[in-house]
Amino acid sequence: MFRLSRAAEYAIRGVAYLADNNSGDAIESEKIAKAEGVPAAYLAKLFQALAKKGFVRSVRGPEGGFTLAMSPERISLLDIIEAVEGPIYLNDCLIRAGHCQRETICPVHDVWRGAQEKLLDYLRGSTFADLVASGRVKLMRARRRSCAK
Amino acid sequence: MFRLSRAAEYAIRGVAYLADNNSGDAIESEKIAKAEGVPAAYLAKLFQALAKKGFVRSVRGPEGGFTLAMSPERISLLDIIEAVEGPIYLNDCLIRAGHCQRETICPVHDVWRGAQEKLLDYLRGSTFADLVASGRVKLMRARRRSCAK
DNA sequence: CTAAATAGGACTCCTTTTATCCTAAATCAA
DNA sequence: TTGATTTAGGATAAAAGGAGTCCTATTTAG
Repeated sequence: MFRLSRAAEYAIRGVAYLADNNSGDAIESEKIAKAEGVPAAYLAKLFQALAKKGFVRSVRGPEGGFTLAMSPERISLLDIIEAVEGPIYLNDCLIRAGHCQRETICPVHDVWRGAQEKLLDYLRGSTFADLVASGRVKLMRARRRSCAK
Repeated sequence: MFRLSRAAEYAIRGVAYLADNNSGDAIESEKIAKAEGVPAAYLAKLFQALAKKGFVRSVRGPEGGFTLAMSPERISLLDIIEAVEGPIYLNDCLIRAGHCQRETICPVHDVWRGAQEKLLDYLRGSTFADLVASGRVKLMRARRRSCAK
């Protein structure tokens, strides 16, 4: 239906939390899940995938949890989406060059490629550093509004 | 999974066929289905939706079938996708303003909106007139290549 | 009247998504 | 070493959505 999966949504929220609380100490997945309001067991599983891909680092045992494995400006939304969902293809015929035998004659093909590039470029250009920054601005605005009342 | 449904893909192929064979005579859905290599009964069903939305006109009875209800440059890919799939929302929280209670504080929200606008603008800007034109260019090129062999 | 076409609904099958749960492995501290 | 805590990994189950078929009703040309 052309929609982002919950898995990706949860993973992004989780990484955003880590980026916003990037002290160096590991944070338990359960704590993150509670803070972001997502199912804990599910988030833990998603973080496994992120750890495998090298975006977060996992620490087992007491005082364990997860930390970012690189600085927030080096992680894009696209990175996390694809880590959790696999590569994005708007249409099957874009899976790889030559996969679609209609490629040379099908005019729709080019449109999909164009649309996909637009979307992917945008998501690739959005980093978690941006996200944290704009989140803080939003939070300040929300606070100001509630005080003014 | 962030992918276009087959329903939309089929519908687009069908409308593209009509746009490319826009003589004014109605064309049976079965003929279109065969030409485009899609399941006939399914395409017929999809065309019902397109007819309801006013993009194609249906003619019942012998010599019946479908024609475009407006000129190809007035129909965009987005029109057809949304006629078949319903409105596109990359993320649930974009379904309508105010639907997401995190809107004022959630920084990801703005990113989704940006990504969605990029994608929708692109699809809105791609018309079936463009599609037919580029399809004819592609066909000519393909013919030239096969003759040169 | 009959044949040909769409309209509409019901229904099935399959895949994917969204989880949950259990056991194993790692690690810290007493 | 033991026990508590936390992630790793796999199995599994429930729910939803996607893809498609089929049957009957309706329209219409000849």
